[in-house]
Amino acid sequence: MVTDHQVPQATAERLPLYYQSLQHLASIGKNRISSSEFSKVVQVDSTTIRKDLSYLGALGRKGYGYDVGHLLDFLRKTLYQDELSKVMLIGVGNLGTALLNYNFLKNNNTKIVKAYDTDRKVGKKIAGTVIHHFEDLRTDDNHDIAAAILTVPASQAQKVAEMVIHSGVNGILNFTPVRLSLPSGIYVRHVDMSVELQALIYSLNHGMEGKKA
Amino acid sequence: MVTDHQVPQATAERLPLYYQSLQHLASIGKNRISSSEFSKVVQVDSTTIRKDLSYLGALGRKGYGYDVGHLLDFLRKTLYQDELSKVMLIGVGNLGTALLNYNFLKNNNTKIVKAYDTDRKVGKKIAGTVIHHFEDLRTDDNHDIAAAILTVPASQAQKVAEMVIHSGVNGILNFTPVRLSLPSGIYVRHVDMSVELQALIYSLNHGMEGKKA
DNA sequence: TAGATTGTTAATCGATTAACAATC
DNA sequence: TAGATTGTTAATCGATTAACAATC
Repeated sequence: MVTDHQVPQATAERLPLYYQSLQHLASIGKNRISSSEFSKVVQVDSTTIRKDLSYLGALGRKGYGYDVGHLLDFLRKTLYQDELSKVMLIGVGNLGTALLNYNFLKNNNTKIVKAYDTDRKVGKKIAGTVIHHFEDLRTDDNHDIAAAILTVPASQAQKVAEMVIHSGVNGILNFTPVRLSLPSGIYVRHVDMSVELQALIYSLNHGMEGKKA
Repeated sequence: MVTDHQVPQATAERLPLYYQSLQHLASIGKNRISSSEFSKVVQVDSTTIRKDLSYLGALGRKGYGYDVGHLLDFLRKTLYQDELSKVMLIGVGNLGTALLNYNFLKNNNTKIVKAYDTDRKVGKKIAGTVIHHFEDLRTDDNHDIAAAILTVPASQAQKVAEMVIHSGVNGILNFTPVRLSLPSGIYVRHVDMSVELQALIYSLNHGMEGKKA
């Protein structure tokens, strides 16, 4: 599994965006695109796009551009979209419930196969996903699950994250404001909506024009 | 309002994190902290922290560290936390509803004062927020609103974003997968949960160890 | 004073962008 | 062939980090 160590972090983070945008382009019948045309769609400089794709191989044709179908196939494999990725969700509050209902499957070949929470909700189903008890995390084996979405209260975040790792999961999409301290080899991505909103308001007030993804 | 043009983008994006973490530290009675101690909490290199803060002024004391209360006061002003920032939300689906219920006020001095959607939900209240009709965006004056949270279907995103701008709002927190094309001077932040999840899974599969905020 | 820790300078690193030869 | 557009090299830019003098 350990490969592609030459793909820079910044490039790796743009690949899903490219993939989704190409899916859209394919769906509207586009089967050929140049880097400069694609640049307008994804709002990434065309040179950056060409460089990003060149890390993966020579995917285009000089004087022609890129074949949408071919590029899509390639990225699908690169991004493991052929295999279904199983995901679980911890903390079925407002945000957790929304994410359960949110259609992750639409663009990702991803499914939330189980959720965990305490008492009240245990045993229920939300959007087809069974809710297990928190404490089961101590004994459950979740090695088949690629990532956990963490939507618990901040005070629980570190403790629960450790339980998640313990059960065999190596990736966490962390929606809590807490910076998790976890062993290396565990990959964490942090989505903090309060911070996003504050950063946005700060930027507006300080008159930084222009946009930022 | 246009000031601080010397604060780098990367620094500006970390300030909300510092602010929230300091709030937590203050709440547990900490009133003094060194950059290296703070580094452990926020998971940002201590040199980076010192450099970030130095852009704002000489906020620490050599040989002593930083006074938590003082730093918090300073950041509160810098981040405009004294004034309430009004926010609106467009698209009251699963995600939109969750965000309405989500407690943005807890750490941010921010309030979702109105929401927009179509037919069915118009006139109702969710978490105390009245839902207006989409079409009202054409005539409403929203100059008093700092930012709009965009949680509409992808197909509507560009059109609705233009209506939002037209009504007087200059900032958008965009939860749709669409890259918006908007006039300069408008600030957009993009939160794409599918992309986050895909990027996480990609990283796991490609064995990039280590963590990434 | 001795120890701690800032604020800042200089070095490094990584990412973006400009330019262009290669070539379809 | 002439025009278009890639893939890549070299230049630039911005952010991070190491090192340390200043100083509390």
